[in-house]
Amino acid sequence: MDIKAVERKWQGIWEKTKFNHFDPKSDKPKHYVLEMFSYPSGAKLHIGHWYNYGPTDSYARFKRMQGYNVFQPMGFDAFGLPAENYAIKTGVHPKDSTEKNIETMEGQLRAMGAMFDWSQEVKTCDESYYKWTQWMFLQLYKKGLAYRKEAPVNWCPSCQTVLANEQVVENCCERCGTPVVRKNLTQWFFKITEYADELLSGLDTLDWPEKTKAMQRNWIGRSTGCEIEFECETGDKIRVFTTRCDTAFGVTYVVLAPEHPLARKLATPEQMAAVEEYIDYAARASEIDRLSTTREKTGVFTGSYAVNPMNGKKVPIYLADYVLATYGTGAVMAVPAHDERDFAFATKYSLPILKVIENPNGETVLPYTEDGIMVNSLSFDGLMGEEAREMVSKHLSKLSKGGKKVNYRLRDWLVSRQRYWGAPIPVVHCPVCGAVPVPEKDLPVRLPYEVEFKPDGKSPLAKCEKFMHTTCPKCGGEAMRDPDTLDTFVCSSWYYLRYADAHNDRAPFDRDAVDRLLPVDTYVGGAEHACMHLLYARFFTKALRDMGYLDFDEPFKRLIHQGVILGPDGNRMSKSHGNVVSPDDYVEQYGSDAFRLYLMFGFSYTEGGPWSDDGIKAIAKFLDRVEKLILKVKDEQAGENEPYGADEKALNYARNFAIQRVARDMEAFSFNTAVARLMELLNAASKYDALERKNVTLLKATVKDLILLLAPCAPHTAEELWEIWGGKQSVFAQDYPKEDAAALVLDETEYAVQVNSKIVCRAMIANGMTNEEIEERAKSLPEVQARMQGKAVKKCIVVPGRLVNLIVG
RNA sequence: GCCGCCGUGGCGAAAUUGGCAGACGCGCAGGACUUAGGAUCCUGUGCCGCAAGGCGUAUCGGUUCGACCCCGAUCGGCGGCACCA
Repeated sequence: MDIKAVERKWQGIWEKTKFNHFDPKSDKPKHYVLEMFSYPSGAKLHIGHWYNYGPTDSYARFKRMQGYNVFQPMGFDAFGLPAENYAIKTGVHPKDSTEKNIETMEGQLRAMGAMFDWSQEVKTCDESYYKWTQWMFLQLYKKGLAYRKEAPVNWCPSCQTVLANEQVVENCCERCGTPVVRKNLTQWFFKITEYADELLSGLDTLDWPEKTKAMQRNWIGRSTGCEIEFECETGDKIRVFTTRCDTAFGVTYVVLAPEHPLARKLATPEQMAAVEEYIDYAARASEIDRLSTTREKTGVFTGSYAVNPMNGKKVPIYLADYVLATYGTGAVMAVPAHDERDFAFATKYSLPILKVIENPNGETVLPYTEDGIMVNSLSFDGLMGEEAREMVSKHLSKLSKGGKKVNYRLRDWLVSRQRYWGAPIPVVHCPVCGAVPVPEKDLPVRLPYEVEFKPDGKSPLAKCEKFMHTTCPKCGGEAMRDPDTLDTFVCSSWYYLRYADAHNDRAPFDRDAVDRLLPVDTYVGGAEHACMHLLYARFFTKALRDMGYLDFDEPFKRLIHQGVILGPDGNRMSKSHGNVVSPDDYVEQYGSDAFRLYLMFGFSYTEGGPWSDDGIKAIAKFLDRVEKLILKVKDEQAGENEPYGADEKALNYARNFAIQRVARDMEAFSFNTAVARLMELLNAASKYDALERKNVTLLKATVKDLILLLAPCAPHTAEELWEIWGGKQSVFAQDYPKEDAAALVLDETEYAVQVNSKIVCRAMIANGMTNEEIEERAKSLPEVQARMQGKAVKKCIVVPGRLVNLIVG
């Protein structure tokens, strides 16, 4: 078979017949298969793309043959830093390089032969798309879910932009690895924290990898505890958050984060200089050595005191950078006897350590951080654990000095970026009216082409006079545009909705179209998005639901992460490792079907592993053998009185077993075993074909099923073989074979026979025997008798269809 | 430090979730057809042993008639979080 010609032929036919288009009029049940869209980088498709898209396309084709109306769109996540950085280096405009890259990748994706519905293609950098990204921003703003505030933000000095929390990995920029610094800036945020609880509880309903759900739970970080209000001599109130309010009587000082609004206010004149110095030190320290986890604790006394509402005791107020400004209230009560960090700090600064919890099971070694019995706690003495905390928080509510409180680790999503290649934030800053959203009718706010994007810490758009100067939509006076662009994760938070109605120019999508297609039934992509894209997209869905644009709660019902194909040396493929393997040569030599099939067969799909091409030849050989068998069998004529004996039963069993297992394995994304079952079926059919006298009708039926089962995994080859076979229409218009349960019931089954749990032999046992009959049959076997030597059977365990175990003694 | 996952032949991997460990394939060995084979087709292939047999799912222990699977400890690898009060 001239595989390249066959690929071209069928890709042409699929194109011409609009075979890949979703049919909105079909009455078949829909199935939305979505692969995460790609970033149009300069390089060609790499093995990662192939590994994501190839096998998943086979899944989509499988669902289609099963009778689903499958929708499998494709598009490009086209805004983003690499194009801009490339422009800075080479002077090629991001729009030009991106459009060129998209064109190249479209060609390559088409050549893969996946059934992407290109009629609904989405490119996030197109005006027709980012217009609606901006519209999303405006809806969130209207709903109070987008707001601007000054806050300490993560700044990447290399990328010259702020980053969301999710984009900071070990205090470094996720993209370039540069340590991030903290800056106080006024930026736009999305109030994702408002959905923290639902984002958490919704996970329980999802068919997602447990690991990913665990990561999201972790990231959201729900923590239940108690807020306690400490009143200062100045009248200021310090609220602290604690999960251990049962230790409240052990508070010997209170600590504020250096960035806490009261930090300076509470400094007494004598301490002012030291406090200023410390605040300055903390700001610098956070830039220098945030990486050190064993960093020694530092702090400074403010000179002020606050009153513990539980016992009226006055305790000193400190500043220390082991308290984070961004979590809880930015202030904690310090209980050095029962907290490691407070213990270290108190020891260093010679602060008192007061034991208020007793170990119920032995000696209480400080710091003792487990649950225990309250002591030195007035009327609360003797209480323990959850009950103790309940009583203390109730008491605080009664005093109006605090009470139960839930906190989250999740922060609001910072969406402003000081970069050029993104969707402009649709806001105008008016000296009179303040921040004013651009009216929807004026969208899109167009990204200007002529812009100087050399990074200097300011948004490139800020330097574009033509863009910046505008009039206030409210008062008509002179005003300036927001110079920032939106985080590209905003674009990718709703693309799966746009696919449903990609050409709509009146709305981001039509409600009916979305209702018809969503939620996504099967979503496949890399695990690296667990806490970014996948969390943001869920947030968008819930927010849009609450604004009345949708009525489902979760965008992605089922999620699969493909594994990572590593370089042959076991490291992640990268230019710097010099271990990048390109799919192109393999595709050229063996064809796209063989390459895809090898990816499916050679790896456990969700595991991935180091690349090796051992075995790719075996796949080519397998496809060859299939072809040979078909060519040989197709013209064979059925004779009269065709035999139907043991050989035929065996073949029919193999055929139906394959049908059953391939379907099961495809559904489970267990592609390697599905392909193994196809190989077994081929082996069985070939073996049967070699017989002298055969049942041609049965053989032909088996070979036909083999083509159909193979079709999703090797689409071009299967179409061609189907045509050679004499099949009508596309092979994908055929029904997926359904197994005949009767053929899977054998007359007898091989049992493992055990005596005292040790296998002594195997025996064919007729189906339908009772356990007693099986026991008798086992006892009669010579191997068994040799081991029993007249001893009695104390117990007999029969596992139907598997084994019989005689316990003797 | 905390959370999660993983550890199976020479190699990639399977195992209906407590029931014959190693399916399928690579590799290797032997054979057939061949002037030739790096094509194709048979046969064999977990380890030790000539064999009978014994040993085998990181290690040690436990539960069970029976454990790759469940429980406890240890070692090794990977991923996430990391002063979150």
